[in-house]
Amino acid sequence: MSLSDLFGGDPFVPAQQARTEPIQQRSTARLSGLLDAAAVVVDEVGFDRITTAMVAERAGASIGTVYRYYPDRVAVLQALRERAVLRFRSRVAEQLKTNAPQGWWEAVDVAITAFVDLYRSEPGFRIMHFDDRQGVPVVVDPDTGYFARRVAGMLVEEFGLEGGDELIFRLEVAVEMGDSILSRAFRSDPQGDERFIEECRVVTHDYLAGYYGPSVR
Amino acid sequence: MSLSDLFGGDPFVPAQQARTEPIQQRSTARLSGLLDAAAVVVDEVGFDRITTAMVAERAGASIGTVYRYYPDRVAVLQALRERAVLRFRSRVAEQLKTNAPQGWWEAVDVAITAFVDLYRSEPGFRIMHFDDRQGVPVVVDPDTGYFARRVAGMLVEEFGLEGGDELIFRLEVAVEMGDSILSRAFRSDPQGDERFIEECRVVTHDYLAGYYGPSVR
DNA sequence: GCTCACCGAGCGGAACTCGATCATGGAAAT
DNA sequence: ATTTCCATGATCGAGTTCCGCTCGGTGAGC
Repeated sequence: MSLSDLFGGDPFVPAQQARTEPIQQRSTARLSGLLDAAAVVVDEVGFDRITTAMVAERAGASIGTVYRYYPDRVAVLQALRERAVLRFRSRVAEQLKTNAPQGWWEAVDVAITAFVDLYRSEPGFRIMHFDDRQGVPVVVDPDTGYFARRVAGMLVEEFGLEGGDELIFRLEVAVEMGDSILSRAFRSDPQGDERFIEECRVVTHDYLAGYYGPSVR
Repeated sequence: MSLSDLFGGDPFVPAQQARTEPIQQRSTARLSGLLDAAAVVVDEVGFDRITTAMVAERAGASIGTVYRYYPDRVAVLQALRERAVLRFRSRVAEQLKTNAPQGWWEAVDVAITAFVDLYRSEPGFRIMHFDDRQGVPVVVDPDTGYFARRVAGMLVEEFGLEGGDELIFRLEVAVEMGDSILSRAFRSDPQGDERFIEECRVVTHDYLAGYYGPSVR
């Protein structure tokens, strides 16, 4: 579901994550080490070819350790994706804090830029497009709630956009579009095809501007 | 790569398809039977959980038979996707022939409708979104060529749109967007959320109209 | 009757388990 | 305050199970 987790309609689920929560210090290090390893391996061999043994070896751990924290192979990938999502979110939040955007578009643009940057720099970031194939029963996280709702709230508060379900819907669509175009940009170019990236900005802007702001183009 | 095969930048590859071409009649039936079975199983358990044994059993065949025709598990999925793509194409071609569209938009609209219809009626049609995870070396099919090119040619010929790389690029982006929004429509609704489907039409139309035609809305 | 089609036991490897072993850090003893 | 101690967290890796895939033998088509 990729970016949808961030702004989209599906709730963000912290997931069953690990089998056992880490207690001692070294184990939290292990956990992130495992994900680091998984990220690198994903870049090397892809989602399908990745094996738990590879992850374990790359992390300097044994197979058993992997399974101590994750119930199965897919769970590792889900956790990796979750971490990527989290990192993206905090990157955006951070950017929004430092360069306070002057309008809703600058805020959206910041998100696009953050996504592109992470895609380029973060190993295994393309895990963002790891689609949850099996219909994992989705449970709403009452704390986080729909991220789209939060973003909508932010836009309403900060920039005086009209809120409501309509705005949330538009955001969902915009995210879906932006995600797909960016995805296309990186499909055959590790650095991301600038043409598509630019088009992503244009399309996203025009789509949202068409309803909620002046068409600047 | 989903719809991109149809209009997108990546060439359509007939693939190595089957190991052995069917000679006798019963074997062609077997082949399609295997794909039918795979389609159903995909709907039931998803891409990841599907096993060759499931496909064989569902098709009333033995494991060996599966491997007689397909080199591995992924090849079965690829073949299934290929068949879906083919069916989509012929459905569109057929529709274009019967209700001759009056303008470029009607032609595009036909494609969207065909996609939605197949998504609803054809088991396993969501295989269209089976992303080729491992970087399978893509070989250009000289006969088929880029489908985007062909569509572009069609639009140029039939409706007098200006061609060139620009048009192909626009089409790629449009397909990417449309695909993602339709995908969203069916994510949690087997019948497809009408709101997203309608928005797909609007967005696709506006995007293409913004460059190549009057904005009718 | 020659080839095509099919079968399914069997092989290899990857996913995953589990009991043995080591490390940690807080509490008790000094 | 320091040391000892030990309950429990953490790790390991051989072993089990399951699944992808092979291959030699049997049956069906033309």
